[in-house]
Amino acid sequence: MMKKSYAKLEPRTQRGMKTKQKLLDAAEIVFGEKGFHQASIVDITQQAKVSMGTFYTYFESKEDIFRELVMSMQKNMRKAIKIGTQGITDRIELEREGFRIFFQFLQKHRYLYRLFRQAEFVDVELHRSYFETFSRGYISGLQDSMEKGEIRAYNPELLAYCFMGIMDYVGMKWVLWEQQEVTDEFIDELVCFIKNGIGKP
Amino acid sequence: MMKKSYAKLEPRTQRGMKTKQKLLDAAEIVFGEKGFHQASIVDITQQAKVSMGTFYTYFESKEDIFRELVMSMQKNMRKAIKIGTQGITDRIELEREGFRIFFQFLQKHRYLYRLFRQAEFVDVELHRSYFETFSRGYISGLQDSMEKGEIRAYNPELLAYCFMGIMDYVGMKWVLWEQQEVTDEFIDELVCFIKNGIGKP
Amino acid sequence: MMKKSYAKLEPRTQRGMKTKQKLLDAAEIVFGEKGFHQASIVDITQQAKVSMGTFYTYFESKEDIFRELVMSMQKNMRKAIKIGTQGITDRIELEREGFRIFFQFLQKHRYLYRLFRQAEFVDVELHRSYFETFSRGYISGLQDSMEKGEIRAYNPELLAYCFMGIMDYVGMKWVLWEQQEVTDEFIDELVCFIKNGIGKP
Amino acid sequence: MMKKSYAKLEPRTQRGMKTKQKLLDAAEIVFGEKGFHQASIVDITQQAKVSMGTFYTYFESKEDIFRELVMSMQKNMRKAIKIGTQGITDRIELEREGFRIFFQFLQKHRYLYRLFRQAEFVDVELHRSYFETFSRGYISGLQDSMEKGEIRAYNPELLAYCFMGIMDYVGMKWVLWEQQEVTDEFIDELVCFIKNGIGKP
DNA sequence: CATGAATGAGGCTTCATTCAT
DNA sequence: GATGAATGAAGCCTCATTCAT
Repeated sequence: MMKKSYAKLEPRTQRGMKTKQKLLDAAEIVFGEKGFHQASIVDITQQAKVSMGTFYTYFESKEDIFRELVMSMQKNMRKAIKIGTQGITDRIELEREGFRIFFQFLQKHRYLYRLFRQAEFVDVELHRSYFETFSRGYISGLQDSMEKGEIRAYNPELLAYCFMGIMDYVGMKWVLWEQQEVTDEFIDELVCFIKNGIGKP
Repeated sequence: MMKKSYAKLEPRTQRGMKTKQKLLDAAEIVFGEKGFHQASIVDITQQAKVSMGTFYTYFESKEDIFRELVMSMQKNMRKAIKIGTQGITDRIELEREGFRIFFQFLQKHRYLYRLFRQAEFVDVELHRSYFETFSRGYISGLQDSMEKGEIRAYNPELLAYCFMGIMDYVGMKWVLWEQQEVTDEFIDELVCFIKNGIGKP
Repeated sequence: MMKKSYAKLEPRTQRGMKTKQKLLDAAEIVFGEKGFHQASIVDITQQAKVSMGTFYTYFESKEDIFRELVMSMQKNMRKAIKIGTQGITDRIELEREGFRIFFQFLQKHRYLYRLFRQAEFVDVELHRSYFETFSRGYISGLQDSMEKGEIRAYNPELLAYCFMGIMDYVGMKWVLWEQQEVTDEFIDELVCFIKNGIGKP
Repeated sequence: MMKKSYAKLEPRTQRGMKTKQKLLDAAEIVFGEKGFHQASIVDITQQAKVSMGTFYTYFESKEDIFRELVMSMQKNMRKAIKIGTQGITDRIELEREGFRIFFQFLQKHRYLYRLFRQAEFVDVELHRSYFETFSRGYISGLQDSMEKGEIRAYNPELLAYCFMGIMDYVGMKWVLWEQQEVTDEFIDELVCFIKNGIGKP
């Protein structure tokens, strides 16, 4: 399926490192704008202002750079959330802050969204593993809170996927489409729903 | 530039109608399994057991059949939900039944999910219009219920997108990935969360 | 190269005759407007308002109808010139009238020009035979006139091809492109050149 | 819709330049022999002994290379005539030399003829512009000669098109079909006709 | 390390022709 | 005679990848 003669190279020089980063940055823009399948390697190398051959010095294939890109963004995002929510003990506040950081991250990396969504059609494993990794932390956090009696008891996995679905759709609608700044009031209302549901008290 | 002489045809005979349907059925499977970009016209015509040329008797392009397919599935799904929830007045029960029908539909049309998600990368307009159409009905329904005081008052648009996100992610996880039958108990728990939230009473 | 299962049919009924003529008329328009290679059988059958299958009742192939069309137009043109110049004995007057009739014919059959020119790229034989037939008569006529001492003596073949080239280019420029009516004065000037040349007396 | 990423390239290296020229040379032969519509890209690349993909490194389409080819031949031909007739002041001699060079050029580029004729069915604009450019120079030259009283006064445009028609048809008949060497005697006779016409003195 | 010309498999699309009704 | 659905060979074009410089 996938031939290769040059092994993927980890850059050994400063210059090489820079070139590789230029390619990754270019890929983020190109894949984000055109989509993985519509984008071509030339699009990326032109955007990065390097020649076609250079691409294959650092990446094995189109799939390869996509994978590396998506994985690094996932890592960054998880890290941002982790750091931003450090020290918050109250579950509700933690969710509130998590949402805020997620939407902020989305605003900064406008293409992240399309990148993640496409992963499903480029590399199923990549897509699944993202959800598994992300949900794992989420689930165990929720479970803790439930055991401590902080929040109502539900199937924590179900809850995690509900929250992720909400983040996804709200992010899509308001950050990606409407390009509105997601205000604190907006997030407050969202958290209010999560906390209280739609049922009358 | 010059008008096409082999225009896309609406079939004029019974036989033609059948052939077109065979192609649509084949496309559902092929697009669902391989994804739009990985699938080729030949994949579809082989699955439908017709020759390649026949495809172009009824469709203008790969995009064309995809669009027709997605639009017809959207219509069917909305219709199924509409019919299934007719006569239900209680909002919570309506949501419960809506979820049930949605998951059922998903189980029957295993590929619907992937089809819808891909629309974003095939035809942005198609994707947007789906969300707009679907959410419009949802929003106005929620607004009614709020005005009647049946449920808590939130931004109905926000609520609609939350619900849609939940349906999407829960469907993805349990119907698509786990391939579990979504039991009534499962839906009850889901609805319980929507009704009461995670906050302690 | 050319398969066939149905032999070309000479229509046996009035209805058949009409259908065949409709196809020929349609072909004149379609080939004339789009050109042989750009035109499709469907273009012709649609223009003729008959079904695709009907075409093959009367013609063996696309080349076949083109050939029949071109040959019949050639015949008509030659006939028109022959009849129109009957009885003219003076060579110069004969040329004058020949030009007039040719341009008139061109005006009536706007597509004839493109049809003839394309013949070269559809069926070399057809093209050659047209020139041979047309020039044969021309040459022998010129030869007669020379022998009678009516006109200067030249290689009659050379003269014939010069005249044909003139007709072709003048027709192209003024009838086809400019769509001007070719006046008698215009033809007179043309004949004057042919008679006297560009040299000062 | 989406800008092409593999844009047609002007070759940046010597090697590239050579390859492009090989393709142009091959196209001259292939288009000349088979005709534009009967020729395929593969025919051209095989003749040029390069791979199919290479074609698209330098040309956008079959039309594109045809256009470039025809335009460059036109330029060369006009240049050859211009250079060859430089310094000739006598109009009749100028025509004589013009004819000679034209037929010589035709003999060298046997396919030029078919190439030019086909232009009409490939790119109408190209065809027209050729005639306009070519005739423009011709017309103004004739006009000058008339004003100087060197030759009889006619509509110079008419005369130019007559001469072009003669060149075309004589070239077709004797260079292309008969493949005879066009002798000086032959041209002398031609020029004699142009000078003196067919009328008796 | 960087370059960009060359490759060719793979996919889309057209349309002349056939044939069952 | 007429119909139009079905066929599939043939051609255009793209672009991921290789490799000589």
